[in-house]
Formats: sequence, C-alpha cells, structure tokens
Amino acid sequence: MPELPEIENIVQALQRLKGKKIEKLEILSGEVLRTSPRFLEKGLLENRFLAVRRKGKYILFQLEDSLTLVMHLGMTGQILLQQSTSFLSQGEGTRRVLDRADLPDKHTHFVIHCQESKLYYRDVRKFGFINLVRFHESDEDNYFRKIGYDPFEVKREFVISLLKNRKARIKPLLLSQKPLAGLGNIYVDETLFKAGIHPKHKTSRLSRARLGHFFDVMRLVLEEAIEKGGSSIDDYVRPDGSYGSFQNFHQVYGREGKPCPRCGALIRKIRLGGRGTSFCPRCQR
DNA sequence: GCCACTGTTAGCAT
DNA sequence: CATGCTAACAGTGG
Repeated sequence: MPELPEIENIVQALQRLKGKKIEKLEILSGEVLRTSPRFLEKGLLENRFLAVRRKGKYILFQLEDSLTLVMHLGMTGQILLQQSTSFLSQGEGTRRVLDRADLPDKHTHFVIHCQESKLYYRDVRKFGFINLVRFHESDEDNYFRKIGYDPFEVKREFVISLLKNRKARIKPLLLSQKPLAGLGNIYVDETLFKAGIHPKHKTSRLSRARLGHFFDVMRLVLEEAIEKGGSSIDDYVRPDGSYGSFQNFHQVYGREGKPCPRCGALIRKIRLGGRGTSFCPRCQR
C-alpha cells in the first residue's frame, strides 16, 4: 500500500525526470484518467518536467505552462521507470510478475516516453487516478482543499491544536486525511503503537503532552520508513523494481496473535471504521 | 468454486 | 461542517 514513505521514495527516484521532454504518450486504459485523453495529449506532448514533488500521498509533476500532472496510486498503484532499454537495477529485488521485459502488461494503464526513459503507471485494482490540471496562484490550495496538511510541512504545536479540536477516534480521523494527509493503515497502526495510544482514543481527550508525543513518534516512524525504502507488503516496489524493507520492522501491523515486542502480550486485531486495526491491548491505552 | 479479506478515496447519510 | 459507512476493483487464500 503506497503511503507517505512509499510515495516519498518514488518521488525521490523520479527526480531524474527533471528537465526531460515528453516525446510520446500511450494511454492503454482510460479508466484511471480524471481528464480527457485529448487534454492529456495536448498538455503533455513536447512539454518538459520542471519538478516532481509530493503532497500527502499525491505525486505532482510540475510542467511548463503552469500545468501539473497529478498521480495517486490508490492501493495497488506502481510507477516503474525504465532507462533506455534496461531498468535501473537488474535482477536483485525485482519481481517475477514484473519482469521488465513484460511491460507494458495488462495492468499498465499509462506510459510516458521521455528522452532516454519510460515511465509506466500500473494499477491492478484501479483505485488510483491520473489528472492534468492548470494551477494558477492559489488553485493548488483549492484543488487540495479536501485533504489536510502534510506531516512534514507543519509544526508540532500546530498539530497538537489541530488534533485537540477534533472529537473523532484517532485512527479513523488520521485515515480520513483531513487534519493530516499521508498516513494510511500501516503507518497509523505503527505510530499509535509506538506512541502508546489506543486506536479508539478520541483526540480531544488526549492531553497536549500526549499529542505532542504522538507528533514526535509519527515523524520518527515516517522518517525511518522512508530511510528503509518503505514497506513492500503486496504490490509496492520502488520505480527501479526494488523492494523496501520497513515491513521487516513492523511492530503490530500484520502481527496479530504474535507477542508484543515491548510487553509480550498478544497483538489483537479488531475492525475500526471498516478497517483492520492491529494493536497491543496492554501498551496502548 | 465460493466467499471473505485486503485498504484508498469519493460520495452519500446521519 | 464533522463523522461514519460503503461502493468501486481484482487478486489471493481458506
């Protein structure tokens, strides 16, 4: 599942696109498009990448002419970068199913051909999407009105008051992307465990000190996950086809029935807001 | 072969 | 507005 750390890794790998010109487009399935194929062709062809960045789980490709290509990977989306004829890393860490020669396969919806590289957009479940928008002035803020702040663009004190003013249970609130954008199921469970907070706890009822502690732990968990290349559970791979390794460091996610690494109590799994939720009943209150 | 399960966002209900 | 529930989808595993 691509969440903030996975998207951050992808964005870092995509930095090499900067300055390159788009020479050809292949739209293999229109289902993931949030705009017309005509507008995409017109806006992208012969255009150049100025910058690639991230907001929450959204990937933003800034182009000339105030155009921004917006990509979201949903649950199973992948971006794969091919340099001329070979992928950046061969063999090690690559998946059988994604054997580079196979691309584009039936789950590849979109291909961008650049000078010396191709970008493949794959998404098995098609929950992801691609859009092309023209941003002027505050248009970007307007476009992202529905999502909250990126955890790395806000200060500790601000986040404390942000959460202090919400009445919802902390886990569904964080998954909503409203106050903060970027955490998904894995990193919410991992952060709440390390912060010692029960996923059903209402944020307004947590002390400012505990909310501050939550913020510190969240930053640490995300930074460590980014540094470890993200979590490769089902589909996630980096654009060069390699795996992340943070899944090997998960404390609670996917560990139900196993002993808590801190106190030895058995990790429980419940349903919360329709989502699987793993936590330690003794450490998280 | 069937069915439950996986978890993201959008959209609708409360 | 704030919060909660469910549909959309395709593959996997029991």
